[in-house]
Amino acid sequence: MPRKHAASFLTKLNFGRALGPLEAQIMEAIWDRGPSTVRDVLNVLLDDRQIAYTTVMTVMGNLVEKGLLEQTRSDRTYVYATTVKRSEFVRSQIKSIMDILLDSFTEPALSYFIERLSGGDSAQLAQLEHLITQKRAQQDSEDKEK
Amino acid sequence: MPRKHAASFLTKLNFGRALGPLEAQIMEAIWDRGPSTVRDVLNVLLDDRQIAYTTVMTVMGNLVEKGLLEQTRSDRTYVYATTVKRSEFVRSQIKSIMDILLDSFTEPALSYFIERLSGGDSAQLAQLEHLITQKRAQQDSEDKEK
DNA sequence: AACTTCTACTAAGGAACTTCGTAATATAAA
DNA sequence: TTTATATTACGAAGTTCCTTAGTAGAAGTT
Repeated sequence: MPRKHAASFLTKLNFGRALGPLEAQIMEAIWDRGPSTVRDVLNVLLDDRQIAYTTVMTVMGNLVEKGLLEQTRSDRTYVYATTVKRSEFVRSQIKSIMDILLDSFTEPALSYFIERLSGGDSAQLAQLEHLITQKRAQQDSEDKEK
Repeated sequence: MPRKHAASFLTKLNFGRALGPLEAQIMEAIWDRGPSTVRDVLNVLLDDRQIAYTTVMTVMGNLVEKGLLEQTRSDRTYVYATTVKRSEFVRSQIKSIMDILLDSFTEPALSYFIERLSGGDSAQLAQLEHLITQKRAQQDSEDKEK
């Protein structure tokens, strides 16, 4: 009897869109510069291409909605600061993706992971080994604490 | 000087949408049943909810466009068959996601991976470590051959 | 008061997916 | 052959998410 896929696991592969390209570019700009005004960000973007002040403002507003930026009034203009560090944001994105992969597609995910690593990149292999050693040491010390 | 993120790596986390929920459900149905007509699939979907024949047909047509299904005329109606096995499809999706993660976010990706594995099952961790050792030995012997 | 800068509001457009109606076509039944 | 039924083709509309930007108003500058 064929398995029933009531809620289709495959849809899990649709991770809620992380950031649109413009949103990402703006976040990067603010992670680089630190707290910035719309004008600051606009100037960064204008290095690359034509874009309107209001476009940048709208997107920055959306990013506030999404909780990725926060506004504070300084003098008479708003300054936008990121609410999470870039590394934290990246990590949380990776976590949500990896969790889906490893929870819903354990076997193929692990299997491809190994295959990738064996593929040739010995630097990654070394990095992974290092991380495992680290992890194991950490676990051991946790065990002793009990 | 802050690093320049010309094309923003973060946008890489937007994997081209795999399949919409309805598309996924339909693919699952055909993977389960084998080659099916629109009516066959419709009947499967109707177990869960109300949906029009033409809706299913449109989506199946789109899936043909995308190369995931192929039509063949049988008797006087079209039969739709999947062009890839479910496992192959899943694998290719996982591959594209993992590749992006491991190429653009190597450190946090590996690091979270380990963290996940060590979370519960330390046997998996040991197994992975073993695989790495093995792989390294294999690579070394390949190097010597040069 | 005129000018500049910034913000709020609004809106429109594209892309991807879902939804389905209508009309045409073909087949089977009467 | 006419009628009923099933299938397909075509097209269009609605949703959501993202991008784009204009216009108007508020607030300080000159």
